[in-house]
Amino acid sequence: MQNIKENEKLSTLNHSCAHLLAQAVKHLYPEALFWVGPVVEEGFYYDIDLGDITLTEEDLPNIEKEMKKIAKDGKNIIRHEISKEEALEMFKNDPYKIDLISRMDENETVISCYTQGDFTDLCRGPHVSSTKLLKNFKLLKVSGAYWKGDTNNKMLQRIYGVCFETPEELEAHLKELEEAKMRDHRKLGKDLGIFMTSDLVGKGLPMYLPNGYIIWEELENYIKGKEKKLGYQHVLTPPLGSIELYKTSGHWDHYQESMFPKMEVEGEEFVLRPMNCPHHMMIYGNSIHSYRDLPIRIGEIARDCRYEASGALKGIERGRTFCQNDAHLFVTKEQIKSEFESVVNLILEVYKELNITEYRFELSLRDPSDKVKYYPDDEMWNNAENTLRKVLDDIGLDYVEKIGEAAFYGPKLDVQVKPAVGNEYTLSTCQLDFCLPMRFNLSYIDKEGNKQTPVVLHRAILGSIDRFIAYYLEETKGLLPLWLSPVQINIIPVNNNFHLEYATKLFNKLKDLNVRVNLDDREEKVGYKMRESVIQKIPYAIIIGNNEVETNTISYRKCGKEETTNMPLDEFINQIIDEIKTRKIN
RNA sequence: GCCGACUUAGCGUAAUAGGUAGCGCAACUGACUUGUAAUCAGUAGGUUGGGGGUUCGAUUCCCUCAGUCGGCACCA
Repeated sequence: MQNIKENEKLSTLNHSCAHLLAQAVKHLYPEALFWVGPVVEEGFYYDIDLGDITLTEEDLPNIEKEMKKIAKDGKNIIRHEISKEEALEMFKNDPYKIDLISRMDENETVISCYTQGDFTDLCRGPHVSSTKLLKNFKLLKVSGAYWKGDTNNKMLQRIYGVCFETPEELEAHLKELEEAKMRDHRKLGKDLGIFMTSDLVGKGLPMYLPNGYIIWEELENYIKGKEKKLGYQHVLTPPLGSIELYKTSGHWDHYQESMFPKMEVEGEEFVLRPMNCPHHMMIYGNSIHSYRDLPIRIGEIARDCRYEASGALKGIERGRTFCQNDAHLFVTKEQIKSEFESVVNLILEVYKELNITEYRFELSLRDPSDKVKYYPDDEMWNNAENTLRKVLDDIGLDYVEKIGEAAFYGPKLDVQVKPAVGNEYTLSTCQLDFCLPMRFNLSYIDKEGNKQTPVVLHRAILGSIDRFIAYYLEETKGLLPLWLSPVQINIIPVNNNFHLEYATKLFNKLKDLNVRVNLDDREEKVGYKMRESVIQKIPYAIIIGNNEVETNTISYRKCGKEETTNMPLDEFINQIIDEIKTRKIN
């Protein structure tokens, strides 16, 4: 998808289109007051205060019409510069502009405005030279948006749109948006029988259907296999714990608003766990450890429950329960670097094997001025942050630093990806933690026989299995690699009277080899069965007819491909067994 | 949670200026015996998301609850 913001030409065009939008809105709704109208990745928007008037999607065509009218008139867009005082005078009746102007940098003595016809807006620019260049645009959606992004503030109305230089580009873009909707994991999840939700069970509580659980199991085996090779030990812990546990960890103080409320049983208080760290801390603390034993790596596919705002729920990408591919690595200070590096390498390895190519690293640091959220120990924080930075620089990874995004207990490295529809999110994470081991009084005995506090690395490679399935479905458009496909092979006999016996033999052979195979023996035409095979995204459709029976061969067509391949039966079986075993990607 | 829209059969949808609902696919039955994205015919399937109100009459209008979707805010 075209990133409008990063394209200088399109960025200017879209920003000018935002002004055009504002002008049209002003014509239609003279009371309108304007906040800001920036360019974003997907185009532009403008935040508007319309008082008691509420816009809906039905109003957009009308606004578009007015925009076209103004553009057709083709007024030049003229820049002029004024002093701060003049600006304050000019916009004295507009509280939003006054707010913007008065918060401007001291050094900014000159303020620029852009005028097109009867409309002037405060703006840094740049803009295109004339409104007549704004032809190929579309208003996409309208929604509420808190003023300055603060929930305590008034909600303004935000209109989104996008603008291109040619009608072809606009059309192509709109088509792309449509296609993205088609590979939304919520649609694929329904169409392919992966998961369901039920009003009666409750929102944000997805249930995996047989097809979905196959993908789940395969992914779980895959990542656990990798972890075992790296010396991880897997455990199983309960999805709730006493409130004291979370008071000890600090989560109760720092994370309470994201937890389900506490419940009381026999005078004791419990909470559904939002994460697994405290349980794993207890497991580490269950025995005495020597420096020789470290690192100790405790892993679990662990179920968590978080109270997510209802508006944040999104299929299996974000629910109120999910299973983390979690692990806690207990290490000495000296081992931080190598162990962190090992985690980063595991992430890179997994992404490579699964052919995930669109992602970026974010190093989330604390905001030193936020004394409430972050554990107050400057030395510890500086230490931790510098350690991570150094490892990343040594490995040579590209990353951006984010101030104020760290967990309350330490800095973290996140891997960010973009879904088909919606905002970027974190897929994998690795977090450094000097804090929890202290709070739980964890220790190991060093060479000199002294007690030391270990350092903990929290890490999740597949993030949550749920979110990972969502992401991977969208990445692959539902056409998963063979090893992950719920049904791997679909056998289609041409005529049940003559070919069913041979087809059944093949079916049983593959079944015995633990291949997930389907035999479509319905009395239907081949074309009909082929269509269903493709719609269900089964990787291999096998046609068995006279030709195959006579020569002891099979003919297959891969899902999404046109050509048919004929080969000896045994050779085919070897080929697909190998493809599954090596987890070949498409 | 906030702003807005939406909710009709398993799925995708149509309709009514208020007079209790059509269609396609899937399902079922029968015929066809099939060579790579839909064979033909028939049958059945709906308290139009739940509750309440206005009305002689509500799927349509109003209120309310629930869910879904688009954003905002929040976030693995």
